[in-house]
Amino acid sequence: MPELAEVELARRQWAACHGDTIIDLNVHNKARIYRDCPSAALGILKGKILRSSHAHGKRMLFTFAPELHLEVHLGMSGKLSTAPPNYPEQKHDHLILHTAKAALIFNDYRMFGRVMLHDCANPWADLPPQPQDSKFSLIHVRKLIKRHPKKPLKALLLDQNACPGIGNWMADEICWRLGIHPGIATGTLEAKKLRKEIRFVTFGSLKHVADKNTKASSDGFAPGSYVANVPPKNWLFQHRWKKGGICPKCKTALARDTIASRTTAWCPNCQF
DNA sequence: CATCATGTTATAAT
DNA sequence: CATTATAACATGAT
Repeated sequence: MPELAEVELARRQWAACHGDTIIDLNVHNKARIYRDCPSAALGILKGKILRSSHAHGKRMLFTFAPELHLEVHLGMSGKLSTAPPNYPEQKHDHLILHTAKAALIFNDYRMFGRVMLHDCANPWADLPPQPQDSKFSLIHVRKLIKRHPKKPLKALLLDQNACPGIGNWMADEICWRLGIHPGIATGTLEAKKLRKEIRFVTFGSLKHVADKNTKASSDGFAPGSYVANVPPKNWLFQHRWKKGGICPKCKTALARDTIASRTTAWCPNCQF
């Protein structure tokens, strides 16, 4: 379920243990999440300190040394959480890092997620700019439009090389705010408007979903207790999956169809 | 039992 | 070569 704001939230779960030593780890070595990385290699993390972490699009990077990083992608159903040290392993927990004060858990029942180890200084040196970065400039968006003229708008928004971190619900939200049908060819778009709404939804999603969401701890266990919020009622998000969902702007019944091979919701009155 | 799920990628087709 | 389209991946909820 993760798009950029949910990924940022997931990163913070584990980030609560920055500065702590990994004293042990559980690795479910046959799980598909290790397809890009021999699971035995993760043993190198034992005794290392989790120094810092970063997110880029839907990826997370947990740094243990200048040239040792664990990259995590949540796929469709991956989740990061923390629990007390005596946490009993649950079904579909594929990786658990133990510190003295917490267990850091990666659970993923569909196993579209993945982990990788990097032994270089900057494994993310060549990633494209994220919508929230200053490098996501008008010139950059013009280039994207020029490079993908025939691609449907929805497919461009879902392309992680073009719009890292945007997923199905954010893409629908952006099309809706643009007042443009998600199947329209990218080549017909105005770069300035497109960039504006991509950034509005990106910053809004970070603000509404990932801000002010620390769960009060009642049992004395604090690490990583973040809960996801949802965007406000005047966002399409609140209506797009509901049966009989309506456009929050004009109250027209929403349309739904498969576009760019994903289920897509839009307002037939506001978007064309 | 059939359908669908907030994702990516290898491979095919233009 | 560059861009675009689609099937496949694995499990659970409805």
